[in-house]
Amino acid sequence: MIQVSPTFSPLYRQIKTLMLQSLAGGQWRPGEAIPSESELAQRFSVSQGTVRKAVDELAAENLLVRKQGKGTFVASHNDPRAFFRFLRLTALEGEMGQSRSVPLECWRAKAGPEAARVLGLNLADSIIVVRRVLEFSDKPVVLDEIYLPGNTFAGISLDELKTWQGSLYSLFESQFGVRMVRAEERLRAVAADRVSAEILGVAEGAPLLSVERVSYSYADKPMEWRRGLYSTASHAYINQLG
Amino acid sequence: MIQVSPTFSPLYRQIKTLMLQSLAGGQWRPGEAIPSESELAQRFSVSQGTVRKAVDELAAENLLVRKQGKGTFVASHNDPRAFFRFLRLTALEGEMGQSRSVPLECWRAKAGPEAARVLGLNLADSIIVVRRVLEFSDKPVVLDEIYLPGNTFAGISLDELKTWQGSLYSLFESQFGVRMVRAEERLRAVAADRVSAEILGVAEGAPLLSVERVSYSYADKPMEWRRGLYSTASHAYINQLG
DNA sequence: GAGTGGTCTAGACCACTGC
DNA sequence: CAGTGGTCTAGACCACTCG
Repeated sequence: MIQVSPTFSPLYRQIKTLMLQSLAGGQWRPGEAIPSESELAQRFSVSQGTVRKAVDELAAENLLVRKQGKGTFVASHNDPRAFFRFLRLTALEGEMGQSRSVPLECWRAKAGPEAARVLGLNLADSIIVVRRVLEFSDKPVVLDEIYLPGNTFAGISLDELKTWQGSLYSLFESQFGVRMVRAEERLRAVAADRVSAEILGVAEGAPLLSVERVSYSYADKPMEWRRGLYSTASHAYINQLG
Repeated sequence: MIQVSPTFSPLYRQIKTLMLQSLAGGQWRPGEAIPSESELAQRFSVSQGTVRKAVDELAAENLLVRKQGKGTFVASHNDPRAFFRFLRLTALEGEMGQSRSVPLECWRAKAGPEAARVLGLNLADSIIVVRRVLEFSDKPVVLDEIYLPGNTFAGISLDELKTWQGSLYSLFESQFGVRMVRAEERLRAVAADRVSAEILGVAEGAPLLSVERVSYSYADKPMEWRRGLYSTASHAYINQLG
């Protein structure tokens, strides 16, 4: 009859929350192993099965990676298997070929109203803007414009971007301690403006795929706003619907 | 030293395979409850925990739906919660408004080389082609052209499509016993041709989002090939990256 | 109250890794 | 070999639904 404990939370979720705090707080760093299941069970005074269920969920969310016989590790964008975690691109015919990121510009600015809203900043706060091209087989395919909170990513420079070998997200993780956990994208079809058309090697007014992305760090904190223009003449954005 | 049993498969996966056969074979029908965990445990001579793990995976793949206190049910496109399972559309501003599917045409044809390849048919086999418009708030947003294997969907007609209240997938499930389980999409930006532009109410040559989708039934059998043209003037395709 | 799924425990054993 | 995650069991109890 009477509804009790509407805030009931099972033990394994409380354990999961504690583990999330260790991740967000930086006690467990990307690429490193976390304590073994039996040790965590002791530490939290629960059975191993309960810890296991918490780890199961964190692994399903790609925050942890289990490796039988070795241990459980904090997921990292440096892991080659996670290199293109957020890039859903395929070649219409043949292979993708070698990929290369070509940074074009990098400057500081005051947050505009849209960037401020999306990133949860004040209009007075500074942001970093990066423009870069993604090439496949030496042909430009994606033109990205990336907005980052200036405080967290202070000191980033065009030189550093040009020097870095690896994905932007692995740079964010290694150099600034920011690990992107998930992202939301909005896709639209737009007409190429003159500048973008030239950079991507298409005609002005040609249809381009516009991909707006907001990336979130551990505590669902938005840490990156990005707009990509994809030339889909010889590539396509792929998606799995489950 | 020596690698043994490369084909090792845990018990719960074998149980899962058996359950999948009951789903694909039609013994368990969409919307109905499957036997309780304890009964399945008895039937398969395993512990309840092992059945549970099999059900967990099937539920994670959206093939089953658990309802505490009531039972476990076969997922169905008739379930209102699954109505827009494969439609990733949102309004740029405000609400989506009322949706309506307007069938335009429906005819039989011989499978072209592309449809035959995608659907695993011979060139001699017949297919059904459906064209329809999706409207939101009485404005056309998506123009779909849908290709179905003629044998399975024999007898489908424009009248039936016009009469049906509900999603196409719920019609496929209810009238033809075909439940789509997952789908793969390829997105590109294209220029509107004259006919599509008129139907969608945009200028000829305007950028449209092209969404090609292959939908699969239980045994990973491709059962639908669909190409949608999305007008993204006031709507966007949304995607979650985990 | 009976039946369902959901949680938690304790213990045994298997599969894999690396020293 | 010891240590890790992975599987499986048996049993107890909790939360929820329905008649």
